[in-house]
Order: sequence, then structure tokens, then C-alpha cells
Amino acid sequence: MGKLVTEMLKGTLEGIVLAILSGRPAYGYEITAWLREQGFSDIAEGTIYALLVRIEQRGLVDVEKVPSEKGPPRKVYSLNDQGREYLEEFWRTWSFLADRLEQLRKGGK
Amino acid sequence: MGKLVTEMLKGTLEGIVLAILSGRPAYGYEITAWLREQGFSDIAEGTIYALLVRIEQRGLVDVEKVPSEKGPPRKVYSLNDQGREYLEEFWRTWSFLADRLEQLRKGGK
DNA sequence: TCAGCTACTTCGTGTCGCTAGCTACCGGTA
DNA sequence: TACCGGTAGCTAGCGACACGAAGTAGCTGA
Repeated sequence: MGKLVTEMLKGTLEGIVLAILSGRPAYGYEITAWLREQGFSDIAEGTIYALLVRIEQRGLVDVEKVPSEKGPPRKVYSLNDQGREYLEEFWRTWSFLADRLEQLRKGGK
Repeated sequence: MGKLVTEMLKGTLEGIVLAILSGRPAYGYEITAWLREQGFSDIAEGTIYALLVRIEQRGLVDVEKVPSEKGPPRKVYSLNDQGREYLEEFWRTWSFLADRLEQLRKGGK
């Protein structure tokens, strides 16, 4: 993947992370690893941490510091009510966009 | 729509415009109007023109200046072979993203 | 004459992901 | 003991992109 996906991730990566957190609490390192497994081969570590800080400051997640057996303590994030609401708004916006795109793809060729 | 869609448009708006041009040649004012009809209520005019300049400089489109009955001459853009190739690459990237998102939406709740 | 539509251009701003670095804790190995 | 690699988080500077606001210019009709 290249620059194309990088640009597309702007705005969607946030929703992706919130969607992950809606399933289960998680910490940054874990999320990064999971994303890489899913094929987002070149998502930068720093990006995830910065994103987590952002959504924390917006009050979309709760944070708990949990000691790790191997390494420094983990910051475990979990989606709160406000975050869940925001996630739904995200899905609405995403559906809107995806619908237009799908129509364009069909009509365009 | 608000800031959410603005961020999501980064990277995708380019593909949207290219997809439009793959159906038929068009000029900026026309594209803006069409997008607004489609529900992209707050796409800024300046954004489209800047985008068109960008894809022209990358050699994805051919340009022809056509006089208008009412107003200054139109710059009509049409997708060339390079643009068509790029559009396919865009669709591949988009599919990848959309697939992950769809999976997340299903699994997440 | 001047408002209003058509059509394109440009500049400054904010957001976001990337790059590239850093700190710090732990285990195993040379 | 010294060092490396894996785990875990943080930060500063950068480039790309959409937005907002303003401007230029051509045409029509009141």
C-alpha cells in the first residue's frame, strides 16, 4: 500500500480504532499489532498513540493503567457512552460516503 | 454533515472526481454542483478547483478550454489512460478499506 | 448601472497520518 | 557485566488535503 491508503485513512482510522474498542478494551501496542495483521501493513506506531491521546482528550474513551508482566505499564482504553454515540455518528457518515462511492463505481464504467 | 465527513473526504474526494470524469468529461463548476446535489452539501468550491489542478499536474486528465454561452470559458477535464489506471488503483485501495470497515462493523457489536 | 449567476483562482488555516527519533522496563545471552 | 531485542508509550517536524474567504472576470436582465 502507499500514499493512497494513507490519505484515505485520514478520518477513517479514528473510526476503525473506536470500532475495535467497542468490541473490547485495548491498548496502543496491541491495536497497532492487530491492524498490521489485518493488512494495514504500514500504519505507524506513533500514529496510533497520537490518535489515542486525541480521542481521550475528546472524552470518547476511559483509560486505565495496567501493569504488564513484560515491559512498561499498558494504557488500556475502553469506549464510554460518549464514544459509543460518536461511533454511531461515524458509521452514519461512513455509510453515506460508501453508498455514493458504490453508486459511482457502478455507474462509472 | 460536519467535520467527520471532511476528514473522510481526504483521499476519497480525488477518487470521486476521477470516477465522475471516467463517465464523461466535466468542468469544475459542474462537478461542484453535481456533488452538492448528491448530498455533499458543504464541499467548498475552492477544494474542487484545487483538486483539479492537482490531478492535472499529475497527468491524470486532459484539459480543454471551451467557451461558455454565459460566463467565462470552462476548463473541461477528461480522464486519460494514466488517469484510468490510477482510478483502478483507487478502487482497489477503496475496496480494501471498505472490506475491513464492513468486517469491523459486523464484528464490533 | 448594477445585481446576480456563471466560472475559475489564490492564500491562509486546521487536522491528520507519517517519519524519526526518544524514554523505559524486562529477559536472555555473550 | 554488557548488550540486544521485545514490549510499551511519547513527541516534534513535515507534507498532503479540505475548508473558508476573498478576489477576478464574463454575461444577462431589471
